[in-house]
Amino acid sequence: MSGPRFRFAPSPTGFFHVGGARTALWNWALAHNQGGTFVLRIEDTDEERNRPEWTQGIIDALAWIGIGADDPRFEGPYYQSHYADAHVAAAKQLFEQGNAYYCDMTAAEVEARNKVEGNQGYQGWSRNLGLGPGPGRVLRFKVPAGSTTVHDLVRGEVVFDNALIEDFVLLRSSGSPMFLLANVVDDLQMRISHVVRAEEHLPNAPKQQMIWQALGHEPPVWAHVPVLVNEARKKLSKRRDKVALEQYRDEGYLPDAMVNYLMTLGWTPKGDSEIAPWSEMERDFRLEDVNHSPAFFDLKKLAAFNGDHIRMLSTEAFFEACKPWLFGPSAPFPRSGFDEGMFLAMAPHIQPRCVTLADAAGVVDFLFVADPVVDEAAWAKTFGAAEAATVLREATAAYEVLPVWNADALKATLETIGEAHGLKLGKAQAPVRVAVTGRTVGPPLFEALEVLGRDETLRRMRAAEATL
RNA sequence: GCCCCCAUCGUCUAGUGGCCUAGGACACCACCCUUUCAAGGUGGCGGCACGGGUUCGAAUCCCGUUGGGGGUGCCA
Repeated sequence: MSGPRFRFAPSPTGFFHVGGARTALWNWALAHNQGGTFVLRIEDTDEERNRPEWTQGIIDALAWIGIGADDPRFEGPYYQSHYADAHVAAAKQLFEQGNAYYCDMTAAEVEARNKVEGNQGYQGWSRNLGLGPGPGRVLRFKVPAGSTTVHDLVRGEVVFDNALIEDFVLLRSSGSPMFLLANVVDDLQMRISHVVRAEEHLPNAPKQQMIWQALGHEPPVWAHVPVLVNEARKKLSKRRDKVALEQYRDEGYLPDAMVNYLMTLGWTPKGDSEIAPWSEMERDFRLEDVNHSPAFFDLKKLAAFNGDHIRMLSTEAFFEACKPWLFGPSAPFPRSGFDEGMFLAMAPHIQPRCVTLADAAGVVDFLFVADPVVDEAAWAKTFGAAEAATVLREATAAYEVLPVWNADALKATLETIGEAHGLKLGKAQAPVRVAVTGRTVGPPLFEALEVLGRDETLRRMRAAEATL
C-alpha cells in the first residue's frame, strides 16, 4: 500500500492510556483519510519496566476502539526488541562516520562533575578522547554546532539551539540501544513518513532529527499534539488518574462514545454537533485543525457522550451491548430469571436512563428477580401516606378483573382510583410501584406491569398488602 | 535554574482583521413536558489573562508581562 505512513509506538508498561488512545485514533484517521498506512510498533526495549502481558492489553484495547489487523491500512504489530541488531548497526555507522563517540563516564561521575563545575547535563567531556567501544562505555551522539529547526504540523517551526542539547546516549554501557536511536532506526526501516505523537516528545524531535540526517535521510513530517491533563491541569498519570481504557470498557462505556469523546479533545468534528459518527470524523480530521493547548479529560462530559450514544443504539444493539452486565457476575438476577422478550420490550424505556451499559441491569432487575428487593426507606415513606394502603388494595381488586392487561388500561384504572381519593396519578402510582418494584424510582410503571404480566403483578401487590 | 510549548465561558471548543452585542456542547440553575426517575424542550448563568503597539477597524497580527504546561535519564 502506498501513501503516507503513520505509526503508533506504545511501550508495554501498563494499562492502555486514554491519551495514547487519542494519539492512536488521530493517526488512524490520518492513515485513512490520506490513503496511507498505520503501523503499530510495540516499543519493548525498557528492560526495567516492560511486561509481555501488557502487549496483548494494548492490542486488545486498540481493537476495542476499532483499530486492528482486520483493516487493510493496519500494519504490524512490530516489536522493537526484534530489531536490536539494526539499532546497533546504525550506532556503529554513526560511530564510524564520526557522528558519535564512546564515553567511559558513569551517570554518577557525570553528576558529580557537574556538581563541582556548576553545570547541567553532559558536557561532552569524552568527545575528543578517541575512545573505542569497551565495557562500561556508552556511545554518545556528537551534537553538531548550530541550530535545529523542527517543522511541526501543529507547532509550526520550532528552533532549538544545538549548544543547549547535550551529547545524548545512543547505546547503553550494556550495549543495548536507547529510545532515541531505536525509535529513529525503526521509523527509517518502516519507512515512516509522519510522526504524530504527544507533545512531551517535542524536546526529542531535534535530537531524533539529527539522527535521521546523520543516517543520511530527510526527517519525517513531525506533529506534536497537546497532552491530556487532569483537573489540576497536570499530564494524566497512571498513578494518580483513571487513565486505563480497559477500565472504561469494563465499566460500560461504549467504544463509539469513547472514540467520539477522545476525538473531540483538541479537535472538533465539522457540522453542528460534536456527537459524530466515526466515518465522518475519520474523513474530516486534520492536524492543521488541532488545538494547541492541553485538554482536560472530563469524566462528566464522557458520561454525557456515553448516554447520547447509548440512546442512539437500536434495541437489538443495546441488548447485545448490555449482555456482559446482564449475564456476568455483577448481574442482580439469576440468568434463569432473565427473559429476553421482556428486556427487549422495556429497552426503549431503559436506554434513556443509562449513563453506562452497567446501569441497564439495575433499571429492570425487578422484572427478573423472584421477589423485588425492597428499599425500606422508600417503603416507609410511601406507605406512610394516608391513602396508600387503600389505593393499593383497590388497585389490586381492579386489576384482578381488568378485561385487557395493557399499559393504557392499567393506567386508566389507577387514574380513576386516584381521583376517587383526590390523588393525582403521580401520587396514586407510588404504592403500586413500591409494591411491585420495591422502589420509588424506575422505568414507566404501567409499561413495566404490562410486561411483568397479570399473575406476577397481582402476586406482588397481594404480598405487599399482606405486610401492611 | 535552563530549553521549549501554550493562553476564548468552570470544562471541551467555534472563531484565521469587519459577519462578534464572541457561537455551540458538558456542567450548573429555572421553567415546560410528565406516571416516579430519566430523556426531551425552552430560557438563564458564564469567557477573549494583562499591558503596549500595528490598523479606519483586533479575540484574531506584533512585542512585553503574567499565568499554565512539557522537557531537562545509561525511561519511553
